[in-house]
Order: sequence, then C-alpha cells, then structure tokens
Amino acid sequence: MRASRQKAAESRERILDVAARLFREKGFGGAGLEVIMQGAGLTHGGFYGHFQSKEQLAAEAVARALQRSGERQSRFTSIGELVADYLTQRHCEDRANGCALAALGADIARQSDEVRRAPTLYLRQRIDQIAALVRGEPAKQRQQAIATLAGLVGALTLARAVDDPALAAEVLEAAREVFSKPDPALN
Amino acid sequence: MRASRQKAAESRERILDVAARLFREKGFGGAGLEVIMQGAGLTHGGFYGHFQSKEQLAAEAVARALQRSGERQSRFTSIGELVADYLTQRHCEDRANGCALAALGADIARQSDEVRRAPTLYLRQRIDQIAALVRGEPAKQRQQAIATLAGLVGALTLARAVDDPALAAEVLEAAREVFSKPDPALN
DNA sequence: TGTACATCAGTGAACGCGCGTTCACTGATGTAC
DNA sequence: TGTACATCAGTGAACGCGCGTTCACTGATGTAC
Repeated sequence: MRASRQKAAESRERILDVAARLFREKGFGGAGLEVIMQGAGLTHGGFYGHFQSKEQLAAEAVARALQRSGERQSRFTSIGELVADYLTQRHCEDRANGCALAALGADIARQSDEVRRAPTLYLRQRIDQIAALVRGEPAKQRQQAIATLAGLVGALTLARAVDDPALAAEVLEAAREVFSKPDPALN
Repeated sequence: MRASRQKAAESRERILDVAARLFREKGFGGAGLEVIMQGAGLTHGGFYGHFQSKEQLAAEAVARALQRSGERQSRFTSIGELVADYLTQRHCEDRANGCALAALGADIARQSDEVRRAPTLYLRQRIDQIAALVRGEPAKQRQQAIATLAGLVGALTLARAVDDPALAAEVLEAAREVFSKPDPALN
C-alpha cells in the first residue's frame, strides 16, 4: 500500500487542487474531506498523513487558488484587459475555478488568521499591480486600484447572488464599462 | 405550555430577528437551529411550528435583513451620505447587523432560488435608488449605480477578508473616496 | 358569565446522518549491511 | 548486487459529535354551549 515519496508528493498536490476547486464551489463547510480525498483518488483516512487539519487544508487551498489567479492576472498590462478577463459570464458561472475572493469572500472573513493570510498577500499584490496601471499621483493610484478591485469582486458577488440571469449579465456589463476606465477625469 | 396567538406571532418575529443576525455573523451552516431558537428564548423542538425547514428560515431571514438595510439606505438623498454610512469601520466589524449581501454574498450564491429572491429584489431597488442620485443620461446612471453598489459590497468583503486592520481601513477609506463621487467626469 | 372540551404553541427526548478525526493494519518503498 | 528489516503512504473501519428533523406529550388558550 505504501506509495513512493514522489507519488505521495503528487497526492498532496492533487488533494490541494481538488480542495481549491471544491471549497470555491461549495464553500468550506459544503466540501467534506471524504469527497475531496475521493476527488484526489484516495480514501479519506489518508488525509491526516498530508495535513494537520481541515483548516490547514483550507488555508493552503485558498493560497493555491489565489496564487493561480495572481499568475493569470499579473500578465495583463492594461486595466481594460484585466477587467474584461475578470468580469465574464464564464467566470461568473464557473465558481470552482475562478477568483477565490469572490467565491469565498464572506466565508474567508469568518475563518482563522491562517486562512486569511493568503488573501491579504494576494490583495496587496493586486493593489500594487493595478496602481501601476493607473495614471495620477501615487496616493490616487492606490485609491483607484483598491476601488477597482472592490468593484470587480463586488460585481461578481452580486451577479452570482442574484436570481435573474439578465440582471446578473447587466451587473457584469455595467461594471466592465465603468471599471475598464477608472477615473476618466484623470486620463 | 400553549402560548397565545399573539405570543406565538411574537416568537416567530424573534426567531427571524435572531436568525437574521446569526446567519450574517456565522453563515448559514455556522448558525444552528438550536442556538437560534435559544436566542429567541425557545427550545429547538418548537422550530417546525413556525417554519417548514431551515432553508425557509434562511430565505425569510435574509429578506428581513435586506429589508432593514433597504429602509436605512432609502433615507439618503445623496450618494456621499449613503457611501459614508455603508463604508464605516463599525459596519466592517459588525457583520451581524450589517449588509446581508456583504455578510453572506458568496453563501447566497450557493443557496436555492428561494433564498436568492430577496437579494434580487433588494439589488433592483438599490440600483433604482442610486441611479436617481447620479447625474448623466439614464443608461449611464444605471451603470454608475451598479458599479457603485458593486464597489460598496466588494470593499466591505475585501476589508473583512483581510488579516491586517490597517489594510482593511485603507480599503474602506479608498472606496469611500472613490465611490462618494462616482464618475467625476460627468459632474 | 361559567363550564367543558378541543386546539395547538412549546417542550424535551430521540432519530438518522454526515462530518472531522483517530487508529490498527497492510504491503510496497527505502535503507543498511 | 542481493537480502533483511524498518519505514510509512494509504486503507477501511470506527469514534464522538452536532446537525436538521420528528414526535409524543403538556397545559394554557381559544371555542362552543
């Protein structure tokens, strides 16, 4: 039954990837260890050979999801591109593979500091990135970056919370329009 | 043991109020019926005399929380006032009594249509209200209203998700600054 | 108004279930000679 | 290189616990005469 160290390391990676998806899709409470381990092709008894607790898994899974988002977003060299990539109907529908801040925002706020560490780091990086893409004096750049990020996460949250596809689409489109050109007065 | 119809109606109200608070504070999964009923001064066996299921309670509790928010927000006659009232540190810390969209946003997206009905109605009303407070042509008014609402909910979500009070405060302040005067180009 | 009975709001124990966690065990992997 | 043993990744059953839900019961309220 013992697997090689190589295989064990791969198992850990698979658990993290599956957890990162399932937590975003179903929430921390909605995704059980049984299902996560099954998704990784293992039985649930082996979980504690890889992680100390579900909470530790949550922290690492959130970190992983946000790292992937960060890699994707850091490629963009204009706000328009970044916004257009974030506020798509596809992203709105595909919680499992999308932004963890939008998929778990309220849940993260209720978790331990351990889980909230990665979101903090991620937000700092996004602020710095977007601030560099905006014109204006530095303090205003940061303000615009923060407001834009809030707008993106909020728009996705609202579009998903709403029980009417047309309204959801309108929310995405309006936010795309407004946040693609932050603070036109400065341009 | 039987209570009068008057008392029973009051009990139902108390259950709803307690649930509206506890769901926002701990999430739908984190607040159990036992604790909710206890908070209403009852034993948990009596719950099903008032509601068909926990899900029905969730739907009504969310509706109640949003109705209260709507009453509060509909008083404002300028965006600046509304934004200043929403993006306070107090609101950020007091999830239990604040905006249900920010406190439960991601959770609501995972709930049934029944639960999502009230948020949809609430959002429509807020859009109409804020659109009326913005200058510009009607289509742009709606866009601005939606973007502002997204920014408010997103800023609160980010501020709460973050594990650094200074960063949280900065998020609130930046969003207050930017969203108090939406689209300065139009003013 | 007073009495007798039906109703039903609330009680408290019990239910089945899924959860996170633990543990004895298995057998392939890794190590020491 | 080959052998013997220790390690440990993964298995599968079991654990205690809290949850949503059900139910028989209680006794004050509401109703009918």
